[in-house]
Amino acid sequence: MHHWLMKSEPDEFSFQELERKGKEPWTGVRNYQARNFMRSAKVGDLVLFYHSNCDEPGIIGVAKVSKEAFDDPTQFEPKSDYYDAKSTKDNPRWSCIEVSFHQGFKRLVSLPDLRNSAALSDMLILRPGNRLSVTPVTAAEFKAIAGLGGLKK
DNA sequence: GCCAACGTTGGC
DNA sequence: GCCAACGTTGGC
Repeated sequence: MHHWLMKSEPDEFSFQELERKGKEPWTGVRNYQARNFMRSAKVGDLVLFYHSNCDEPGIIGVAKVSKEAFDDPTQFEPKSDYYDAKSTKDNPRWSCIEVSFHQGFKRLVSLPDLRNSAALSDMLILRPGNRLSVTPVTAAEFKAIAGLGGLKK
């Protein structure tokens, strides 16, 4: 089992919205590295949900992979922001996964919290200039972050 | 709104 | 295949 971290701008799609809807297809990823990470995700993998580009950036809870990679339908929709004219149904470029709500944290694990934790010093998300919206997280990192956030039960 | 750090594109 | 120009991300 792998662990992941996925970023979302709460103005676009928040963790609260995921809780309300229950599940969501993670479409619109247009970065090859992030795509490849999604392609290696398995059903049941846990996902740290990170709110970016907002007042308080940080990890707000945990989602779960509920469908493995499939063709991202938005790449074929000319009206979509994520339309890719170079992608064909015979040879699609972009994949997405479906994620489901799992559990919220008792408290936000903020970006400063992450930076202050010695156990998290190697996290990809903390590296300068890292803009990947999907990154792998080690089991130890996941455990440390869940400890800081405190899972609701 | 600024800007650093990237990824992508396209001319050559 | 190089690399300059451009676009995007995301913290501050």
